[in-house]
Amino acid sequence: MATDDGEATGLRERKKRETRLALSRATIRLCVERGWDNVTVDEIAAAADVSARTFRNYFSGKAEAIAAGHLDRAMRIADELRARPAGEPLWDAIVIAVRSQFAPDVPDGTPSPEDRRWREALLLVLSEPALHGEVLKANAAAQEELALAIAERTGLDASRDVYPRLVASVVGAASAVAVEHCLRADASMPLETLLREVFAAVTSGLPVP
Amino acid sequence: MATDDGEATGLRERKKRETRLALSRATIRLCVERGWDNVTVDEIAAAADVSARTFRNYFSGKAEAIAAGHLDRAMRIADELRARPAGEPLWDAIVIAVRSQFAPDVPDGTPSPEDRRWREALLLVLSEPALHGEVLKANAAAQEELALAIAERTGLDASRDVYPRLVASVVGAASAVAVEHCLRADASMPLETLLREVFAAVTSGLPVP
DNA sequence: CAAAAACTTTCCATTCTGGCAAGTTTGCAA
DNA sequence: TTGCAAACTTGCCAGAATGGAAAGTTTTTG
Repeated sequence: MATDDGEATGLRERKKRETRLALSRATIRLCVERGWDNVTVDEIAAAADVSARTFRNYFSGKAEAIAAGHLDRAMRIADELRARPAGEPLWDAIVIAVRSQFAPDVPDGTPSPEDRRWREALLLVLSEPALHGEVLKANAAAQEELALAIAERTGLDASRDVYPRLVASVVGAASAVAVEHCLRADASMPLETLLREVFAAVTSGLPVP
Repeated sequence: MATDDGEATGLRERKKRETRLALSRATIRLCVERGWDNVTVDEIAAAADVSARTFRNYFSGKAEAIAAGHLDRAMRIADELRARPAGEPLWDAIVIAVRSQFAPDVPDGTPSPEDRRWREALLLVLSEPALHGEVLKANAAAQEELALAIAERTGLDASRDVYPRLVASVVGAASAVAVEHCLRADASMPLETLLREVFAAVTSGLPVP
């Protein structure tokens, strides 16, 4: 009776997601405003109206809270790949799955507030080495998931064959390079285009230009 | 008169390197023996006969101390690439550079004690998520260096062109997959062979098998 | 509705972090 | 050789992080 779709299960689940989101956002906002090491866990917890202990029930630290959004996003790439039609060539499906999460098509030129926060968080990461490791860990986790999806699709055994993990890692590496290049450089090129370019290079064996 | 080669500069430098090595080794040994969270910085410092404060002058924490050896090794890949003859094709040079550090040719079947420690440390990392991030950071740092070396060799601008960073990232990703696969699996294949296989796949555009 | 399960909070003992200043060692040149 | 300066180590310490335990709340379930 209650469940309509696979999302909002119950009140409890919804509240947890909200708390998690509130904590993550508060962390990002405060760290952007005051700088990474001028923010304590207690302050973040206070800003989100929970106890400091609750913060630690959700995240292991500031870094994890900041990278949480990125982790979710990266994790969804595997879901997206699983949702692609079975007949579609693997690499086409992969490129579409990555773009769906990292360079979503916007109707008009409006980058959703969600996306703006993502950019904000990534810029914070680039400026703070202490955060780098956390994002790398998020990418690694997402790649693990992606490797499983690739294994399913190709009918390979993820624990025996290297191919799934190899492709997942390379996809993760290439995506990260494109995103970072886009954030660093003077945004001379839309992420959309850069992703296409990077994957074209990878699928053609990275020939020396 | 004193300096014979480019290594041992002075007494001071040598002592620092020794202290650093001693700390790193002590950390690995203790963590292997007692388990990651049954080891404190004070114990490590005591084991290396220095103060706890000195430990922190060298490393930001246990994780960094454990990953230090891996970082050095990965950093040397860029040096090795720079040392390859200029006429050699880029990918040949890269593969050789990687192998020189990750799968060194051993005269007889004797893996140097240095290599045994490397394996030991990596196994520790696989078993402890808290360490994963640190190794990923080490890889990222090494890739940055590798990207510069690739830029030099190809005559590209590392800050403008994506190619150097892209190749460095993919090389890092592929190497990591090979090494991990070798450590996880029942070592069904020597790292040597696995690296060759992985790079062959990458340079041919990762075709679906 | 009441028990059970899940989550939050308070309390607290350890450990981590990093700045500071005093004590040592090493490098260098007069 | 002597003495100074730079570099390194150490003890001290306060603020923050970490994570276990148990009591207090809220949601779920029978």
